[in-house]
Parts: sequence; structure tokens; C-alpha cells
Amino acid sequence: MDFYNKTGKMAIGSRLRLLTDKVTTDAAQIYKLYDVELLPKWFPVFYTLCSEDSTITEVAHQIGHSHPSVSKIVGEMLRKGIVSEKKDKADKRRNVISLSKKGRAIAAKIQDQYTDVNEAIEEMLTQTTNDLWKAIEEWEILLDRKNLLRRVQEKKKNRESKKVKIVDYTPAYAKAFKELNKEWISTYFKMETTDFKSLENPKGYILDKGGAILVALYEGEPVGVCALIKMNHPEYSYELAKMAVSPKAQGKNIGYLLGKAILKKAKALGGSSVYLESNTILKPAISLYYKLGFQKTFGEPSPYERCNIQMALKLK
Amino acid sequence: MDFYNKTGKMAIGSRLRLLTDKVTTDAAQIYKLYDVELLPKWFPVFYTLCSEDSTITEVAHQIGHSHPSVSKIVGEMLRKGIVSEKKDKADKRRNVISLSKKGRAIAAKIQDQYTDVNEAIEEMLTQTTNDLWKAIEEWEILLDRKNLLRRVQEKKKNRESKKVKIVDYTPAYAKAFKELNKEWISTYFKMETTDFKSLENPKGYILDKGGAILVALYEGEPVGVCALIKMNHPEYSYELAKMAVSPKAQGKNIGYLLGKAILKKAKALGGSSVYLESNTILKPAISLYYKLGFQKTFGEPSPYERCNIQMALKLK
DNA sequence: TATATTTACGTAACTAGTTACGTAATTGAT
DNA sequence: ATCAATTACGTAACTAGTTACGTAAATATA
Repeated sequence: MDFYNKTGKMAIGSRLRLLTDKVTTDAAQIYKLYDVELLPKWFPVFYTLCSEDSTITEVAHQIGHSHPSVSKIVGEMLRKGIVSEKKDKADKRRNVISLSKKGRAIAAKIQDQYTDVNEAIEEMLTQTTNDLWKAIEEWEILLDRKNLLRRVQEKKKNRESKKVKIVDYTPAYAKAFKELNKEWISTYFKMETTDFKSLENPKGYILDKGGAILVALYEGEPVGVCALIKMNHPEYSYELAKMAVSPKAQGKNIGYLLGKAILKKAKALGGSSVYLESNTILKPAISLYYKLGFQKTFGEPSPYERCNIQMALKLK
Repeated sequence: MDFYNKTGKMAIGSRLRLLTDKVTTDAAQIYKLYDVELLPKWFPVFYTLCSEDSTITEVAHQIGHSHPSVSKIVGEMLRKGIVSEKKDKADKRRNVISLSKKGRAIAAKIQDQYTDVNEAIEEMLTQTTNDLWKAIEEWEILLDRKNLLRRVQEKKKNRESKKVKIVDYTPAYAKAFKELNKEWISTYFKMETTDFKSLENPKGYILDKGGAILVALYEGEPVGVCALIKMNHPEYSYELAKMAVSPKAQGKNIGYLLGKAILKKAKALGGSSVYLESNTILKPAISLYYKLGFQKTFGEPSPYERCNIQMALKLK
């Protein structure tokens, strides 16, 4: 398959399917060769029943199929008289399947086929430098730990966060600062008077009082903002506030990058600790704060109604 | 999948299918993640059309699918406006497919996804000690050279030929010698007088004249016979004749084992060359003779009507 | 003890491929 | 030049799985 060397790994699913087909097309004829009255697709079910009687769901779980698949296969094998079913007396939902006499005869007959096929495949495995059998097992384990979607998501985030630039606020970003914050505040809560004041006049309310604002740019566009407000408090030097990321730019790690940058800024300004207020319905935000190192704290009265959680972080 | 470590390699097809499923279930969501309007199953077709316009059959051949599969996929993509079709003017059967404007836009958009997926998979490959990608390729090559059925057949033949015993003729095998020969002669030709004589009285017609008869036993049963008839000829010492293997015991390499044994016997008896007569309609027999080392020869008149080919072999 | 949740499993409908088959166009052989 | 064979490709029916859903039984909870 020259094609798959050109397409790259993206087509691995397609390539796997093709190999599966190649391996399984012969299967029916192999069974015929040994005069075994078994459809290849019955084999996993048949094999589990060889060692022990089981219910539909148990078998399905064992072999990694869905239960309707096993249900169908058992139905087919029943019609051929290979297995028999019996409702469990203790639990009338359970349908216990066992090999019939004919089934056990097939189990005996299949032994030779079993050894020959095993040998043939093992011979193939020794002829290759990359062991397919072991490779499959390794992939099963890797995908079990983290599926392909998540792996790709991480790569995407990683690549895109490289395109994100964090810059200092200039009046050119006044509109972005206002709109990005308005967007999320009005979706989840209601704009309050304090909001309007600071969003309309960031210079007067934040910068001139010794605070800072950072802007996240993605391909030149402002897609996230975050402010640091100077506090008059014995314990906390700055408040992290007005953090907003455009929904269109989600999944690019922008929140984290902004957060990291604003903490660095706080430290550069001589701060020793950062405080913030939020609401527990903003779950992604809360988990971001934890990720940045914030811990829950109590006791400060908030000028915002929407606040129901307070967090703080010591700058090292 | 603990199950597959128990079943052994026989379930490799089933295991491969499961892995394929695991790899491909996420695919649809990955496309969604990048906002690409493409079904995963379209990808191989789409990809080939990216580099060049092609006909249905060409694409099918490229990607290893059947043409109806490509036909269906192209139909779906047409309805979405991703590709366009145009009958070839020079050959009105050919349906030339090309990417539409929308298709080309998708091709541009897909680039990022492509790199991310590639990276994610390549990262997985580095985390394993057995490279799945390379292993698949090796298997494709191996199966292309010799499919699984033939590999299993060989193992079967090998195992079964170990159960075959070649023994010297005794009167106990008189019936087998007659019946096995009668069986094939009367299916392909007609029994001739010479046949009756030698089959009814092997001692008088073969053994007492300095010839030999060998019998192949499979699990104790006589399933094949072969005779060596002393010739009065300047060039040839013995004639190989009356070779018969029961159809029930075919595929166990019995013909070859009998042949080898009879040549050894001829040598042991001091012979220098062996001659035989046969008919070209008996193709498996002819190819067996070639395999044993016989070559075509000419010129001897045969007492049998059915003979249309003569072969001989020098014993080293 | 009543009610909600979970479990076992059968049926129906869908999916992504296949083979089988028919038709029209082209190519090859005499 | 004609007739047979091959090729391109669409449609239909099949295959081996899936998800979705409904029902009955068992278990957990208030």
C-alpha cells in the first residue's frame, strides 16, 4: 500500500481496517479446510464458552464486543445446535449459555486448526522485525490510558498556544477589554455598576492606581484579557480580575498563558500575593485557578453580588 | 484485552478489528474539533483527489477499496458540494472526479489537523517498543506474497505428513492396493485388461519380477500406494506405476512422501533411472512428478491407452 | 415500603464496508 | 468488420459489527 506511506499516519485507521480485512477474508476457508462448522465471527464467543458457561453480558465483556453482538451470535449458534441457553433461576434476567454436545465435539475437532493457525501466524511474526501482536497490545494499553481524541487535542493546544502572544494593554485594546468581559459577565450574571466603571475607564480604575492589564493576541487579534488591581490589604498585594477569553478562541490554552503572565507581572511589580473572587458555576475558570496554584480562602467582603468563592496565591 | 492473550494468535483478526474500532471511534470528533466538514471515511478518497483528479476506479485502486465503496463516498461528497464529476470525453465510461472550490478550501483547512494527528500518532509510536505502523506494512507485504490460507495449509500438510508412515507391501494391503487404484482409474479413464491383471495379482506381476510396492499409512489406515516395476530396457531400470492416494487423504503430502520413498527404494534395489507414463489431464500428478525431479521424455510405446506423457528421472 | 436506579438482554435501525450483477463503452482477435 | 472479452461504474443485497431504545428483574435509597 504505497498510498499509506504518502498519506501519513492520519490514515492509520483506514490502513488497519484493510489489514483486518486481509487477515479475515481467508478465515472462512480455513474453517472449511478443517471441516469445522463454525463461522469465524463466532470464534471469540465460542472460545469463552469452551472454558466456562457464561451469560450474554459476561461474554460480551470478555471479548470486548457489545452485548447485542453476542446476543445475535448466540442466536445463530443456538439455531445450529452448538450451544444451549438456560435462564438463571436466582436471577431471571440472566441467560446462561453453555456448549451443547455438538459444541463440545467441535471444540475437540478445532484443536488441530488452532495449532496450525497459531504456528502460521507465529511464523509470520518471526519473519518481521516489528512484532504486530505485541504492537497491538501496546496500542491497546496506550489508548486505554488516553484516547486518540485527547492526544490530538493536546497537540492542537500545544501548537496553537505557540501562536498566542501576551502583550501589555494599550488604549487600542480598550474595546476588546470591554467587550470580552461584557460577553461572559452578561451570559452568566448581570453587569453591575462596578463593572461598568472599570470596563469603561480601565486607565483611571486600574492602571493609574498601580495595576496592570495584559492582552492575549491570537494571529494579531485580541482574544483574551486579564487585569491586576492594586489592593490596600495587609495580606494581599493584587487582585486578579476581569479575566476573559473569547469563546471562539477556547481550547488554545489562552487562559493558562494569560494567568501565568499576570502572575509574573504581579511579581515583577513587587507583589507578594494575589487574591481573586469568582463563582463556582464557572467551573473551567475555577479549575484554571487551581491549576495556576490558587487555593480557597475566606473572609473578604466582595463588592460583587456574583462572588461566592475567594481564592489566593502566595508568589514565591 | 486479557482475553486475546489466552486465545492465542487465532483471534488476531478479531483483535485487529477491535483496535481498528478504538482508533476510528474518535475520528469523527477529531474532524469536528477542527471544524472540518469531512466524514472520516471520506478521507482516503479526499486525500487522493487532493493531489490529482481521478476516476472512481483509479481512486478505488489507489486506496485499496472496492469501486462501489468509492462510488458511494463520491456520491455523498457530491451532495455536500465537496467534489464535482465530469464524464471523460475520450472515454464516456470514465467518471472523472475533482475537488470543488469548497473541497479545496477544506484541503487548506485540514492541514493543521493533519499535522496534529500525525504528531499524536508518532508520539504513540515512539512510546512503544514494537512499531505498529511498520508492523502493519510488514504484514501487508507478507500477506501479499502468501495469504494466510496458504500459510495455514502448509502448516496442516506439515503436521499431517508427520503422521504418515510408508511401509513395505504385505498381502494384508492387497485390497487397498486394488481399490485405491481402481478408484482413480475409473473416475478419469476406464479400467484396462493390464490393470486388472496387475491389481489382482501384484505378487505375480510386480514383486516376483523384481519390483516393489510401498503403502502409505495414515493413522494406521492404508491411504496411498505406489509400485515399482522392473523394466527390461537399456535405459530405464524401473517403472513407477500404480500410484494412488485416497481423495480423503489429500493435502497431507502423501503423494510426495510416497514418491520420495519409492525413488529411494529404486536406488536401494540398484536402479539407475526410473520411468513413468501418465496423462496430462492428471495435473496434480504431473506437477508432483516434476517436483520429484522427473523430466519429459519420448519414444516408448505404452500398453495403456490413457498414456499421453512419458517422464524419466536419473537416480544420483 | 415505595420509588428510583441499575442491570440483563432482546429488537430495531444504522454504518462502513463488501460481493453480485447489469449495462454501456472500449479494446482485442480473427 | 464483426463478435467476444474487458473495463468503468452504478445499484442492490449482504455482512459484521454498532448505537438506541424498551422491558423486566434486581438493587439501592429515602
